[in-house]
Amino acid sequence: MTPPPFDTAPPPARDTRERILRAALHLFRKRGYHGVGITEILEVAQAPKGSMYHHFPGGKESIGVAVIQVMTRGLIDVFTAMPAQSTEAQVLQAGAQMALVLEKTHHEICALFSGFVAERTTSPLLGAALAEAYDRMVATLQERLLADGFAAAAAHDTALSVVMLLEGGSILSHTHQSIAPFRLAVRQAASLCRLPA
Amino acid sequence: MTPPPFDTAPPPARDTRERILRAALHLFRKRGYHGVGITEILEVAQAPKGSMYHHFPGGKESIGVAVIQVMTRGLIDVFTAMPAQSTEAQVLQAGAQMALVLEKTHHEICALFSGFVAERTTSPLLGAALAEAYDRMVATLQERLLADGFAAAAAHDTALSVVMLLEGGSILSHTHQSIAPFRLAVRQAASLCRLPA
DNA sequence: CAGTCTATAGACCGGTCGGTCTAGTGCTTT
DNA sequence: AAAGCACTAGACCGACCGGTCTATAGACTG
Repeated sequence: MTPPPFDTAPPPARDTRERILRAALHLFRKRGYHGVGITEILEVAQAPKGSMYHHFPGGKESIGVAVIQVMTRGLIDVFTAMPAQSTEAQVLQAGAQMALVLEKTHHEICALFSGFVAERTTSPLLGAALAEAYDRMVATLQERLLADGFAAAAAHDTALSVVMLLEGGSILSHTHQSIAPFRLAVRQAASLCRLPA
Repeated sequence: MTPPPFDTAPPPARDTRERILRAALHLFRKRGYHGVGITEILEVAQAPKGSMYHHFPGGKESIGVAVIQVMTRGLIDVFTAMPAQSTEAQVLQAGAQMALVLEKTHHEICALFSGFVAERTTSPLLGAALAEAYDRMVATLQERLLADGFAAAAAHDTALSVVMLLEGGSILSHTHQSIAPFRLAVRQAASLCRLPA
């Protein structure tokens, strides 16, 4: 009845958690949180349900939170990794990098978090994760602008505007299947970071 | 077996289609397309399934399309109804109007279409409706800017930027439960509409 | 008054949702 | 060798999903 013990793959895969996370990240960006079922995630990740609920006891919701955090970290990393004199140039470069990803995936994914927006009402955890994600991005930008000589309030407003523009640009690019809107958003966002002098 | 013919309410309600549409509009804005089931819509609308599939033979998808169109018309109406000399002032006024609605609903709803974004990948009809909605809004703004003396390309880019900013601002306000981000987006958007002179 | 049309009403359907549960596997520790 | 542990595996569950179907009520029309 039981299969012989020497057939299937051994368990060299300790990266199951990683696979699930990556699959969820991809799918959530494509079709949003509600648009993807855990069964589908598990299919892509090649993992059974048991493994998933072992690594993510909180279920789908906790996967969503983890995905948001991973995305946030990735976005901030892209920004801070850019060597640039001015914040303006840094935004341009990071934006170009993000645009590249959008293009490579045929604009099937959203650059930011729009796929999770609706969940704020549904799940407090996801809502909090979202708010923190935006806050972190704004804070990173704001810090950079302050170093440029922006006044505190102006730095915050500008940073927030940049994030809003990019989020909006990501959405428009998604619906229009063209990077043009996103590229424009990047340009506008960058020009906001120019010191009025 | 059959109930007496003189019990329940007569059929003064010919506005069933309207009720369903309004209920769907409200719920979709709150929790997104996927986050709302037709059962819930019908509960709020006080209508049975049969009525729904009579008025919307295309099912949930066609309700979604109708909602997007109603929202678009509403947004454009708010904008064009504003008496203003400059486009800048018009954007400020219309934005203030939108902000009022957000406040009244405790930021539970999104001002624009983020609740439908994920559907572009899922449903061609919804995707097309979304693209058209954005295009219509951009076109309206662009026309106004051209009248102000903007160059053609600049008018289009500016109009698109305004829409992206507002969409992004709507999202940030939703997740942060505060109109502050949206108000900032409105201010930034308005200042984009100022002629460089 | 029979026939037709619009609209209401809701039982019912297969499929999928997220989630739970038990069983088993292989490594590590004692 | 026995026990414990981390992890895999997937059958199973009730709830709900969007959608179809038949029945019927009321207004209009011949």
